[in-house]
Amino acid sequence: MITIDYRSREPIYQQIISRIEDLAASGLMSADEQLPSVRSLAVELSINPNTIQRAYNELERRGIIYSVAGKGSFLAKPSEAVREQKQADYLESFREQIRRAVSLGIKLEVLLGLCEKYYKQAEGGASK
Amino acid sequence: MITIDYRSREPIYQQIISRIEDLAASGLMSADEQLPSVRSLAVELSINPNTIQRAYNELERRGIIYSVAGKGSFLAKPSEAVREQKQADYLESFREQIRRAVSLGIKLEVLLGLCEKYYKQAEGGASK
DNA sequence: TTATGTGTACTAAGTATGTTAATACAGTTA
DNA sequence: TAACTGTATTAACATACTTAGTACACATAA
Repeated sequence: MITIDYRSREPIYQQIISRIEDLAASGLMSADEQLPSVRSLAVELSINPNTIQRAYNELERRGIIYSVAGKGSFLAKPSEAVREQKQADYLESFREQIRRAVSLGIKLEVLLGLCEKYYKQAEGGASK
Repeated sequence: MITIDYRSREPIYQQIISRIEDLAASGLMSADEQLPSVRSLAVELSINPNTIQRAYNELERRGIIYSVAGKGSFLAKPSEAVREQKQADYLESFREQIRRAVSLGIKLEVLLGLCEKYYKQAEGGASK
């Protein structure tokens, strides 16, 4: 359900946050659905439970999930505010991405074409 | 000529490597053109000369630049292979970027519009 | 009740990496 | 000679991530 790139420079706990945020934003998981427990996910990913808890902690702070002692952690109702914030963050990073394309000498037409192509591919493959 | 994001998680020396690689790949700098000296760039960016040297060192190892003791560091002849590899890497990451836009519910039209807008901004702002 | 699984909290240590600081030496050029 | 260049080395510092170990409270099922 959640995969990690151990060689990545991005910290494990950050990767977990991103994965679960994406799961929430994409609608692949529904509200109140239960997430893997701190300990079980730690075993599954072969990492320390503290690292998982750090991720879950931050996710709860952001309102992405909610946790109940003794029961488990669950997906919160998707918040429009959260989604908008993520969109805004995304668009900001997109600007940087385009800047790099320019300095690599990639033509605008190529970029637009791939944009459309990849978009439609992802649209077809993804979804609820 | 080279800008750094000090808040980024990406190490400074890595950012410098990327910037200069991009400059080389884009053709904004020509072969044998002189780069800022280790010390001057350190002053300009307000960082330690060792950090610059680390970047230049790696760039030389990759064949992007060459250095001559007493004279300075210069751009190597652009390798078509390097440029193509960088473009390919970029386009691969672009696909992932678009995939994320979809799962965030950003419309294709918005993406295309920003693509064009940011592209032209970067094109105007960039240059030697 | 007991056992087991859940979240939560805390402290300490280990590890890796990036960065700075301070020197020193050698080549180039005006 | 003086003022630039690149290169090299060692030590210390700073930060962040991760692990280890322990403890406690709550929930649920046997």
